[in-house]
Amino acid sequence: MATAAAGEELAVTAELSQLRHWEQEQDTLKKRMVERDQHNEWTLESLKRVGGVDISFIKGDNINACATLVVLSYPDLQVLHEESMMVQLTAPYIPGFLAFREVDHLVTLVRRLEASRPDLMPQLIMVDGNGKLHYRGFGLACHLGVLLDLPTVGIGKNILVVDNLDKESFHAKERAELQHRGDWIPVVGASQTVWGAAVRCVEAAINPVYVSVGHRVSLDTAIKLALATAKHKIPEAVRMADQLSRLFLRKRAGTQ
DNA sequence: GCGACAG
DNA sequence: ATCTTGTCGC
Repeated sequence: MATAAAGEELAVTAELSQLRHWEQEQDTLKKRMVERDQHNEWTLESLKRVGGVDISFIKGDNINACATLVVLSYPDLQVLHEESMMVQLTAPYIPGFLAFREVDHLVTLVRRLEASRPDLMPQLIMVDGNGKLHYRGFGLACHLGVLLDLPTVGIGKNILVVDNLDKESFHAKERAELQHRGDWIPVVGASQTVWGAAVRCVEAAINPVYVSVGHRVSLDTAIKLALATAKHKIPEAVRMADQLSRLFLRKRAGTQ
């Protein structure tokens, strides 16, 4: 009993020190994050390839998953390439620390593509998950962008409450102001910091998507990219990555 | 103690 | 994240 309690206490202490370590890692990498259009050889007029990444899971299995990178042509949004692989997720999902669960696998996918088909490398990657819209201003999209030193944009399906944002009044503001495709409102917290934007990408979807800066793009460019690549509620690169990773799991289930 | 909680 | 097809409407 006493030893079990002591073991429990040790485990809790270890978890807390892990989280502190991860926070330090985020703060360190954040210094390399660039929140504006910089060193990009493309503009919205000359952009050719947009990447999208996502990881899908097997029901009831929190470890085995499929990570997918898809490359779409721009502006016609055709699938140029798919890179999918089964991965094992070791770190648990902890809000605010999603990157430590997923980012290494996403980096691997991009490195693989870079090695096999450098001609198909995306000029920008859209991530299923937030960028700056994060408790410490450094979500998965920022993390991936900094590690790769590639432009990234974060796309969230749910608002993450940061900086004492009032969720209810924000949703009320969305309903009032996001009347049509292309409408957007900034996500501004109590400190007046702009963390991202709620963007209505298509007429058919009443609910917006939460766009935030990842790395080497401005919020303005990130919003324009989301709008320019959305055929549905979710911008196509992220939507395709999600769809193809799920398809990969279904095919695999049918085989094995 | 209560609420919040990307994927 | 995941459980899930068709259906109603523009």
